[in-house]
Amino acid sequence: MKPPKDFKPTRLELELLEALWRLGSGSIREIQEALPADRRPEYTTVQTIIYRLEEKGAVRRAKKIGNAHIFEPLVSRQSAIGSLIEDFLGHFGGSHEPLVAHLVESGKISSADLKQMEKLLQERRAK
Amino acid sequence: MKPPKDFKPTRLELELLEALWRLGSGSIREIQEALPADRRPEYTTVQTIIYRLEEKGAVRRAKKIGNAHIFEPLVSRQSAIGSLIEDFLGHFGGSHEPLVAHLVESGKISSADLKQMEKLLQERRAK
DNA sequence: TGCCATCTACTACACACGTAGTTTTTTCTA
DNA sequence: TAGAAAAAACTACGTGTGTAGTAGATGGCA
Repeated sequence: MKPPKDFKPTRLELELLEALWRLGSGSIREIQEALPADRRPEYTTVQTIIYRLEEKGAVRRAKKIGNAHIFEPLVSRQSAIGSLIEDFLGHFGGSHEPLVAHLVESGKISSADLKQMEKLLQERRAK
Repeated sequence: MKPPKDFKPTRLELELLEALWRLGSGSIREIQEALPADRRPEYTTVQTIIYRLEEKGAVRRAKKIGNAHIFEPLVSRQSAIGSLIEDFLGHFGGSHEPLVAHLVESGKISSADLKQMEKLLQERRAK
């Protein structure tokens, strides 16, 4: 499977990828154990999802240690999360307006956040 | 079915609800025809989804005109979209940081937007 | 008043996802 | 070197979602 440019992980896929991004690379067992204890699926569940991620081109078998395959991500956190956000924005016709409106309305965004964003924006512009 | 406090529509459900919110209320046929022509499902597909929305307590039959049921929404756009956003934020442990970072990084948010948000924030604080 | 259009109610089905069990292979160790 | 431990590979299955077909009821009009 070829690496998709805009891979959009599902909930569980994202959790496993998060673990894998943290680890850099790892076996099924290592990935499973890197998950937060309160929602850690069975070994074979992790295995199934990793296999599916492989099918989808989001991870690959980097090497083999003992009899265990070591997997590594083929998509970056940046890009995966970006895809998720883009897709989510699609719900609103690609407009970010309802989203930011909600963030402000619900008090999720503070004045300090806005300052920070302004700064990011300046940096970006400077590039 | 009781009206759920945090109803989280799926993609298609959201599209139908958008139509229904625009209409205020309407029959299956009216809802179907209110959809953008380029992705307008068959009559019975719309019907199925509306029935499911009814099951979920998101719409109800308001009255009957001729032999057609007239449906009306039981959830507001505000609340439904709010739920979606909250759920989405859950992907990142409830933090909005990756989200706003992406919005800024990808150039989705301009300086003018920030000004606007600042204003919203002031208004909100004033209340 | 009978027929045709329309609508309702019900059924169907494929696919994705979350979840995990079973069987087979491999490797380590006593 | 044989058995145990671990992993791989494969299979399974319930649920939600998108998609739509079909059969039966209803109501307006000729």
